Amino acid sequence: MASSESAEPVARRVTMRDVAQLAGVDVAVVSKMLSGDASLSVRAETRERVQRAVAQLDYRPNYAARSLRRSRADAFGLIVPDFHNSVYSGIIDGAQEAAHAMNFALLTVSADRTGAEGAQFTDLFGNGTIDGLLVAGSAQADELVRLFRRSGTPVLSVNGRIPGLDRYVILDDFSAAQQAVRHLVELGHTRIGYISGPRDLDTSSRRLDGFTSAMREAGLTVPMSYVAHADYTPRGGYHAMRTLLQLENPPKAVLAANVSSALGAMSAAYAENVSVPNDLSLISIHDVDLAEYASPPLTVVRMPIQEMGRQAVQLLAEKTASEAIERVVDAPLELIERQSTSRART
Amino acid sequence: MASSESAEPVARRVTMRDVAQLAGVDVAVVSKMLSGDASLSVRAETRERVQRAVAQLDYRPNYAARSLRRSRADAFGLIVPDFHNSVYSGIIDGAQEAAHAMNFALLTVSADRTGAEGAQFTDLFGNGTIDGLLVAGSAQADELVRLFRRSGTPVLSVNGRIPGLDRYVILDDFSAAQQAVRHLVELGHTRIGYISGPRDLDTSSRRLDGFTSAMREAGLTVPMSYVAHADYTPRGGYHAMRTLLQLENPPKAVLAANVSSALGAMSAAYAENVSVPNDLSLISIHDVDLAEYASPPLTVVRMPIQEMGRQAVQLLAEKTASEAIERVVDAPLELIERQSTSRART
DNA sequence: GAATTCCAATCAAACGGTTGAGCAAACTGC
DNA sequence: GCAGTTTGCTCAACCGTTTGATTGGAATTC
Repeated sequence: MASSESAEPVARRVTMRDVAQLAGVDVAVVSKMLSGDASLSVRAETRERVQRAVAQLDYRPNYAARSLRRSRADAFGLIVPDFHNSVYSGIIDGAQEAAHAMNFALLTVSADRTGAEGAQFTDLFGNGTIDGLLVAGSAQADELVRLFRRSGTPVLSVNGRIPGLDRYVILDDFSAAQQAVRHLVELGHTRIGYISGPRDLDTSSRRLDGFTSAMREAGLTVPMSYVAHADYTPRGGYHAMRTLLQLENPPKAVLAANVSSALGAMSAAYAENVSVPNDLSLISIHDVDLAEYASPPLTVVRMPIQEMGRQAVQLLAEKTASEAIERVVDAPLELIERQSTSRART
Repeated sequence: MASSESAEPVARRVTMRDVAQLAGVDVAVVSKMLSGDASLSVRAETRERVQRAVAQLDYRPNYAARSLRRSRADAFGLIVPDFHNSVYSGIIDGAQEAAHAMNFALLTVSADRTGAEGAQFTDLFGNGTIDGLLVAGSAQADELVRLFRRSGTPVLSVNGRIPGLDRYVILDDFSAAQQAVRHLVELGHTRIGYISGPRDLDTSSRRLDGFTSAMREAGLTVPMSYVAHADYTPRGGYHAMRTLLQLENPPKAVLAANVSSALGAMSAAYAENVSVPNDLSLISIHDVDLAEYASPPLTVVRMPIQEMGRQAVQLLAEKTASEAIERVVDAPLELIERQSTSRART
């Protein structure tokens, strides 16, 4: 009873040593084989024995050990402000796809739910857990960037620029707003209002610029009162639209800066008995499943959001930590005409 | 020039050894101090020196090393079918909150976007990356459960039961459907239709049971044709509703199994010029921001989805891998009456 | 036939923490 | 003043891979 080496009750995790033993080789052979090390040469017969052992034991490399030794995690982090907003869902989708394609894990965290002082993120992320960080939407962006700068983790901003960070991937928000306005103009509209996003958001100001620029281009004036500031939420869109509708001379067409606020706007029109599109044309930037099933279905300028997520991950993987990344995703925008816009009545 | 130990250009990651050295103690002291090991006793003065060193060097423990040594990852995995569905966003929110509260990371992955043979998940998850796995929605559930069983990783199903797995956290879907029907009955409705979820989904069948049970309870018959099978999507809801509306004697009130299908249904009613709620009362299970801003705003039985996510993580952390978990979240359901339902016209 | 190259592996030192065992000095009780 | 305990640390093995250095023998070169 002195030493009871035999009766081990609990099944230990199977390690590389087990595989090596079963195959009758050194662990180094197994390691190099599995990681495709070109400097290794093995006889076909040996290679086969190792493969059989791996299969038989259902061996999987220990992630922590590998990560420790190679001092890289094969994982990226992604911080989004909100899982419920479909823009971020799209970014996550694209990012995940690209990450998994290169065998990276993607650790997605939403910022506003966590209590969310930046320190919490460095605990989650700053200890070698990830090889790079994507920040979408600029929730506490400045603090995050500062913290991760110190830790040496490369940071990349997605869908918005962060002051002091020359690494970002954005969409052509300017053109999107421009195209939306042009569509309304082609329909004969002249009294065009705008429901904007939050004042301090980068996408928001670029869309506003696109709006005003396209209006000017069309020779139309933009009364101050025709630009209502909202916050990308249905609630915000709702109130913004009410404000617009209460004007003495309300707009006959409205561009909403995103789908959520457009849906809120539509709800406000409904509440005020303003018929879309008969009394009011409504167009929006972005796209969501739901835009198609709004009542009426919403005309929209679709943005390549997933593509942005994909490219963000790829750039993070390709570029060094110090290299500047200033990318405007050039996938084409697409006007999807549905039933919320109609020709202006003359 | 033989050995140039001095000019080290690149800033090495700061390790515990650096901290120990600066504080003039052994690494063991630092380790035990930082992990709050009770068996350690240190003089206040020493403790302070260590703390200063940690702060000065901005030291953060290496996650991989710790994970390797303790052979646990302090992380859970969560597989959802889809980031765009707000049910899953809710689960993610709740799970993330609970996970972070116990200093666990949450690795969320969507299944349908990944190419998604189960093997990919075991590569992502099966190598000690996570201490437990939450599966929400039963996408490839069977295969996943089988794979992770082998690896010894505890699995817990969220919002649905998986055949052969006695570990799940679900909501009281039966009661939710029941309450929705009761509301319609109280409004005087008798011709009540149902837009169901996918046939093979667990939540879906429990809601259907709740529906039929409540109908029976109210003494109402349910013609086969009044139950339209959809798939929880707006598109599905749209087509289901069209089918119902084309009946000779269409229902005057409809319960949709979730908000997405309800919005699709509403869109179909709009397309068919059927007024909600005048010609048709529409009620739905679940809640989303958007339900409030539908046109008209949607009456809904709200489910404690985030709470389910929270409890799932807590249970995964508390219970052993072999212990059965069969939890119906008992947070109260809530009927939120908005404008899509109205009294039946007699 | 000695020297060199190549092949097919093996050896062993990391990576950065964790943790039980060990140990000197200070403190207690009598 | 001495045995016994407590305090405040140090030591060193270990977790499972990776990877450059090394080796014994066979094949090739001269």
